[in-house]
Amino acid sequence: MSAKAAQKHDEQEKLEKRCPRDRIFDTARELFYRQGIHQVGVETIASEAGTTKMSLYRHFSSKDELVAECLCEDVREFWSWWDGVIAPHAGNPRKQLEALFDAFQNDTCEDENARGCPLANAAVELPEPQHPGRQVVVKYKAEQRRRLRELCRQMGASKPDQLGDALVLLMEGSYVSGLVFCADGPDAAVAEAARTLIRAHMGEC
Amino acid sequence: MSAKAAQKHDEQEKLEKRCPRDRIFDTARELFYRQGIHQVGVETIASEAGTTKMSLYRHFSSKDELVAECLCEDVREFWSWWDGVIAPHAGNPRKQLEALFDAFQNDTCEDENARGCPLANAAVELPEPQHPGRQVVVKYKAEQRRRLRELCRQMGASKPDQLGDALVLLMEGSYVSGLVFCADGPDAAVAEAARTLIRAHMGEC
DNA sequence: ACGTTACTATACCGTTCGGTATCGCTTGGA
DNA sequence: TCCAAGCGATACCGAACGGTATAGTAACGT
Repeated sequence: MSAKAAQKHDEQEKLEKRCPRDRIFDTARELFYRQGIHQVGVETIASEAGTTKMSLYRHFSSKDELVAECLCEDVREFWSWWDGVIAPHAGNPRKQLEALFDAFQNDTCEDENARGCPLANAAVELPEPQHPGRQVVVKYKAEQRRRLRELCRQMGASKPDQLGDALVLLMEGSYVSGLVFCADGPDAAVAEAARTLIRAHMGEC
Repeated sequence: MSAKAAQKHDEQEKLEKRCPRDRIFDTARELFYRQGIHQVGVETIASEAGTTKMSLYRHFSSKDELVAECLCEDVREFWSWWDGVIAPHAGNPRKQLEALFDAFQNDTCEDENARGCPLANAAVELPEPQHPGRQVVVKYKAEQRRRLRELCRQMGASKPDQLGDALVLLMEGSYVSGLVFCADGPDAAVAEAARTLIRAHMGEC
């Protein structure tokens, strides 16, 4: 199933002659995520994208910049997913939270091809504070925390910041768990754990 | 304070003439954790340990083997900490769990020098399933899950496996959170979140 | 027909990587 | 006294790294 999907994606990539820049960009994102940032060389990216290193450097000033742009796209994609999930429950923050964790468990945790959160993985691989990619990660994680806390506040939770932070930990932990465990990992418990915490902070039992 | 402690450690390392193997080992552990496995070369490890590459390869057959042995030591250290924390509350699994998360928050989350969990970080950096280091990580994470679930079972929790898994996620998430946030990160909520989940699974409110 | 632009291809740069070979020194046990 | 093991120093290996230079070509609007 996944091999078939990958093949289909390859065909897509070949058939609808996309410009070298986009092919490089998508290939880089995939390889960085799959194999890690430091394990993938620019030569590999270029050849895997069906082009050469020169074209890569025409569009990206350096590998670090390419990394940062890839991470930016990861962030955009994540918030796009997020907004799509909460949209149907506008005005009902509790349902939005529950939908987020349900969708997260279905879409991310049960995806066997997942290899954790690309942003968190980048935080591991890029310890230097001045790396352009790291700043993308820091900003993203702060925004994620802000949004979860805000939803908890709107929901009227007791100690909304504390609940929001706990939900951050659950989500982050699920990503990491998916890196190590195959199927039936601890991340299968994330949605129910979130519901339990929410109930407790809403004075229910 | 931390600089002072580092200096003291350096002096220790210099004065009590430890054998090259141990110096290499400790230096490698520190550098791998601080800067990441792939960013640290064997040459750097050797010179930082006050010796040469030849001595490194006299004691370790390859860099990958050195990585694996360092991770093994990380595992031993972690379980030693774990056993030390739960020992005072033998026979009281609930207190053991609470003590674990309290100690975890105090010892790990509030340590500004912490850079996440060395084992989880290795899982990010070593995607290849056959890498000797990765197998250490997988075994460790499975054991951590087993122990937490077992404590929940002993405690008499409803759905002990589910609670255990949720606690895994909280702990894992706190580690990652420490990688990105400085002080006052979401990991400050980990102990209270664990208590809340435990209460819910013990039928309390 | 023109020059411009974006592309492929290839060779090259200096550096660093993991790992090895060699040699001379020190040290300690027999 | 002797010898063997462990060690430090250094030079080296082939490969890969990030990044650049150059040259030729296909498609473009004017």
